[in-house]
Order: sequence, then C-alpha cells, then structure tokens
Amino acid sequence: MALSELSERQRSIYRFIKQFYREHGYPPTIREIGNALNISSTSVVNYNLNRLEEAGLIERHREVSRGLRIVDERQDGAGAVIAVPLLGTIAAGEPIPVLDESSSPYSHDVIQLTRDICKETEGIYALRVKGNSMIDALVNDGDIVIVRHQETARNGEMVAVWLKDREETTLKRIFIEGDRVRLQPANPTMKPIYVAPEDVQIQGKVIAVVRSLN
Amino acid sequence: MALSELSERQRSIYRFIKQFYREHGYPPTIREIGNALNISSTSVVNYNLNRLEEAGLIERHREVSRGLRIVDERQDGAGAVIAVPLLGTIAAGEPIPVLDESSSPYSHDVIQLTRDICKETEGIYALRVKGNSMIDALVNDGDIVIVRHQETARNGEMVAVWLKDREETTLKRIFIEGDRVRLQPANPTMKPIYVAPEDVQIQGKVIAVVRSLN
DNA sequence: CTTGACATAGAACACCCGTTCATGGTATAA
DNA sequence: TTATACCATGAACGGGTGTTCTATGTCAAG
Repeated sequence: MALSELSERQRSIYRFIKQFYREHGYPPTIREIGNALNISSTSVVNYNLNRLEEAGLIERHREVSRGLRIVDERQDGAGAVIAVPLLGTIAAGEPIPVLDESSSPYSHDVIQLTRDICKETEGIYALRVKGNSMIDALVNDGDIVIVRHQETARNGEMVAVWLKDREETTLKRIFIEGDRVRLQPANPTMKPIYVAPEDVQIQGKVIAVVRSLN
Repeated sequence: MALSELSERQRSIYRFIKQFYREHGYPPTIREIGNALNISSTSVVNYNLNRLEEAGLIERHREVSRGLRIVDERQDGAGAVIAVPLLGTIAAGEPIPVLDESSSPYSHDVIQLTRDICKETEGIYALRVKGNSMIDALVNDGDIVIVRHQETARNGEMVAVWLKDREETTLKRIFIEGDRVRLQPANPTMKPIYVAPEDVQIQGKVIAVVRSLN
C-alpha cells in the first residue's frame, strides 16, 4: 500500500502519471508513459500499472484509452488550488476573529494553497501571527497559521485556544485528562501547562503553518 | 464566447464533456460523445467540438485520443502553481543532498506550491526535516523547508549551512562580521553562535517553511 | 431562383492503444 | 541444482480513435 513497497520504476510511473495529468488534464497512454521513462515495451508499463492498481494508488478502466485515474487526487473538478480567507491577525492578548460565513469573498485577503499543504476545504481560514508569544508552538512573528473552525477537539490535536483566566490566545496540542486539560507545547523541550476545562475555549484546529521568508 | 451563442447541440456536448470528466477523471472520446447524445456521425461531433474550441470553452489536443480539456476551471490558479522537487531529508548529522539538474524529472517526489508561498522559481527544492535538532530555527521534525540553491548570502538572510568542524547542518540567519560569522537562531530568545568563515559552507537560502499537521 | 454559409450523415483510412503471448533474466528458497 | 515468484523485452493482434472526404439538407442574403 505504501509507496515504499514499490519498485523505483513503479514510483516513477506513478509520479509521471500525476504530473502528466496535472499538465494535460487527461491521463497518459501506456506508450506515453513508456516514452517518458525510456521503457520500450508497452507490456512492462502495463505490468507495472497493474501493480500500482493492486497497491490501490490508481484505478484502471480496462479496454479504454487513457483509462487511468489517480485515486488520491481530488474527485471534484474544482482544481488543486483552494483560496483560504486571511481573516486577520492572531496575537496573545486578543481573541481570534470570527469566521463570517456570509461575508463577501472579496471582503478580505485570501491566500492560495495547494492540496499538498491543506487537504481540507470546509471552514478553513488563515491568520497572521503577531508578536512572538507563541514561540513555544514553533510559531513566530509573521507566520501564517491555517485553521479549521471547530469548538471541540480530539486528544493530541493541535488547536488554537482562548484561555479565559489568562486572557490569552495560544497554539498547543490538547489532551483532556479527567478533570483537567493538559496543553502541550509543540517544542518538545518545553513543559506542558495544566488548566481547568471551563477556562479553555477551543477556537479551531491548526491544519498547517506557513512561514514565508523575505 | 458566451454559452448563449451556441446551438443547443453544442451546449449539450459541452455539458456532457464536463459531466463525463467529473465522473471518470478523463475526457470522453468523440464516439462516446456521439453515443451519449445520439449522434451517429463522428464528424458531426468533431465539427461541433471545433466550434466549442473557437468559442474558447474547450481546448483540443489534435491527433490525440481524449485530447479535450474544459478550459473554464481556474486558469490563473494552474499557472500560479509550481512543482518543487522534494529531494530528501535534512538532518543535523548529514550533508544536504545536491540538486541534480540532470536527473530525470520523475526520479523524486514533488510538492506543489502557490506563488503566495514561494515567489521564486529557479533552483528551488524542498527538504523534509528529520529530528528536532533545528528547533532553535523554529523548525521541527516533519516540517518541509523550501530552499533556493546558492553558495553566498547577504547579511540577515536565513540560510542552510554546513558547519565543517561540527559536522552539522543547521538553519540560521547569517551575518558576516569582519573575521567571524555570526549565526543567529530564528528564536529571538536564543543566543547566536560565532564561527570562522572557513568553517561555514552555505548550502542555500531558506525561502519558506511549511508545517502540515496530521 | 441561385448562392453560400452552416449543420449533419455516413463511410473509409491510417494510426493509436490496450492486450496478450513467448521468451528470458534475476533473485530467493528448498 | 531445481522451483518459483518477480520483472523486463519485443512483437503481434484486434479493436478504438481522430481525421478527412463526399453527399445532403436548411436557411437567409442577393
């Protein structure tokens, strides 16, 4: 199932199909794969495609030209790029701005992300980090965090939380342990903090962090 | 250009291509279009496809089976995406893999990035960080760093450097100060280190850092 | 009515494409 | 060694596929 179980040739074929598909909008033929990878025999390509299908990485429609499909890839034809609204800034002393569903899509900045970075698409927004108060989450001034709005979380998820008693926003891994909540910094050299459940208000789950230098 | 200028038959063909593409992941053949719409002649379908192309609604790749493409879907998005090769891992004890220009473009994984994250396009590659030895650069295990290959740097730039005497790869801001080099951690609470210029080998400039949770 | 642009049908052609078969090489295990 | 699974090669077969040519019909302009 994993890529590592495949031969180098099979991985090359898989990568080629992916790139060809992105480039042309339709899958390659067996011979196009062979030409690109210097494989003279169509049966070799055919053989390795069958292996890729067994591994669950592609689907094949038999007896049909270009009858290939990368299963991983987006099912909807929407394209590999999603536009995420950049709602504002996140800082230690301020609450996180609310996600306004009804607002115009042009009322705020957007940041474009590929599926490689953010696989989800519902309720996603981005925030620019102000100040260096979240350095224990390995997030620095100017970084952009991608968040999905939700008010609950499973143990171990990285979440943006508002701590009522401290009046502070922070990014931590959350663990609910009976009558207390453990908030674990992303930096493994730092110690967790413990707070009462009623003081913790989950703002959303952190999907990704992007730091653009310059 | 508008849909209204087309005949009903042409609109049907356009709708069918869209639906077929969403359903199968690849475009239909001329005969598949004909069968679905009860058009007995392939030349009729061919004729109307040419009209659709003139109207700018589809692209055709001649002499190629299923050489169709719905042009609608977010053209600018596709152009704004660059594919960056993911050359391998970066770890404290190992040199950075070289950027092999001559190797097959399909011999390694790629990660797709938008211009919002990486504006440059020449000599860019990506590395996955292994271990937590670069935590003072606010980079953790599993993060992906985007690097442009270069062997010199201007003061203040974030670079990937190989420290000969320590046999260590690290990410730091670099400052050349006369006869010594100051390497400043990204984490402002940490102190810089000083090394001799001849012990510093610059591998490339860090363009961006991406952390994908989950 | 004649003309010409537009739209459609049907058939034929040459090449494209997935499939299959026979063959052989290379490991690993018995 | 033999057996077996795995991987690669080249060639051939049959049907798929885009293209092109001829013929026909429609409709508005001259």
